[in-house]
Amino acid sequence: MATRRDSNDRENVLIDATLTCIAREGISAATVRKIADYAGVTNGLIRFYFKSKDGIIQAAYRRFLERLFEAAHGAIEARRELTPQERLRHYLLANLSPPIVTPESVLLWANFLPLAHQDAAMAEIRELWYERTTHAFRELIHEALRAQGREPDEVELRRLAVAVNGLIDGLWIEGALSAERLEIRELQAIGLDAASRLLGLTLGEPA
Amino acid sequence: MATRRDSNDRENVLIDATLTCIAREGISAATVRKIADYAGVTNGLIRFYFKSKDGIIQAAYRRFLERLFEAAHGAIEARRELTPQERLRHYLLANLSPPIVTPESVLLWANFLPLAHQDAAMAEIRELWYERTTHAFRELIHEALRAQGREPDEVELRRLAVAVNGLIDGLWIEGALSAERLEIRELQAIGLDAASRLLGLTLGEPA
DNA sequence: CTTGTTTTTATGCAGTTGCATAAACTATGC
DNA sequence: GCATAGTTTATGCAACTGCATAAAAACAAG
Repeated sequence: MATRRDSNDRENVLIDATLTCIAREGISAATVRKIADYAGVTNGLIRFYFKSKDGIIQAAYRRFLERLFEAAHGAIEARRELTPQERLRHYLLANLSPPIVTPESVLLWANFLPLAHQDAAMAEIRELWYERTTHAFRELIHEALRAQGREPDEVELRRLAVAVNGLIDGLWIEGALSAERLEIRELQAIGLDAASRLLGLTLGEPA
Repeated sequence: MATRRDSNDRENVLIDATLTCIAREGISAATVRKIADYAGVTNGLIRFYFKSKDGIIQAAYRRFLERLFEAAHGAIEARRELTPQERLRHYLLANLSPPIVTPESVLLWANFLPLAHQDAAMAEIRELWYERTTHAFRELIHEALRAQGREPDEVELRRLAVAVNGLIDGLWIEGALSAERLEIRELQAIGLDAASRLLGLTLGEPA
């Protein structure tokens, strides 16, 4: 029998087990019994900490998006000494590095996406983090351009943000799914160079 | 009782039912009984046309990738009158139009992706079409640059292909999942403009 | 140690799953 | 028309699903 633990800890273990299970075996295989196995616990325990299976899936989705977001923002937050251009550069690099660029993260994203399209609660979670991410991209690009004396109008800024966001997302997937064919360093070089051309900036090369 | 039909026709109906079912309700809900419902037949029939459930899922994956590929290539094949640059332009536009840019296609892609990562047979199917797609991108870019008197070395060409491929994939997902926020026409304008900047070409605007 | 509360397991249930089999039906050649 | 081969359905089964409940175990306070 699993030794008794702090509630919060148990909850985290169960959420992590859910994410591991989904990443490894897919959402179809993520049953309450299998999630409990991954956590080293019996299946009834999940219902003690979560209202239903949907509950733990939603919690796992929240945790997953939160981690993606923090992995990107950890690279620039509390670093006020960076120039706007450097901030953008660091942000792009973080989005083209592990733990964001890993098969696990792309697989989790792909597994959750259909749920977020059918289930209202999942859609709401998705919406929240989508807003935050696109807003962050927009602001970083805006500041970087402004620092160069360029003040893009709203339409132009929106277009640039969509293009750079799309580019990074596409490279993220490409890099994560074909790690053998594409080194992280080269992925970053391609991403920085492409973003530089799209924005008319010089973002340099990976360190 | 469903009236008797030509074998090939029945098979197509079952495959289409599978794709519709997965796109609408997700891979987890795609049981043999539900697929049979979508096709308007009883569940036993699936086992008559396919060895197992995996069999019909694989056939559906093949059909799906085949359609994506043909939707893109239909725009340029048997059109030898186009210049290399126009061919690239048409190819990019097709990749940023329905039926490629639709929620259904992105959802199908997301639902199949985890399977292609676990199951060897599914991985093989994915590999085949991945090769074809990336090769096509490479060739189109290569020809377009050559027509401008530029002969990129292998590394440069590879990098450009990865960047443009990533860009288009990212815009594909972005456009399909937020159709309310992003008109197809604007998506195409963003894509053509971004590809132009990445390649140093002038690909124009959507018609 | 005993009492009481919180956490964990054990067990069971109704519904669903993929798959197998035999029966019923439909078309076609003679 | 009628026998034969090719399709489709009907039915059943063992395994698994999410969820409910009660019993058991772990812990904290006295």
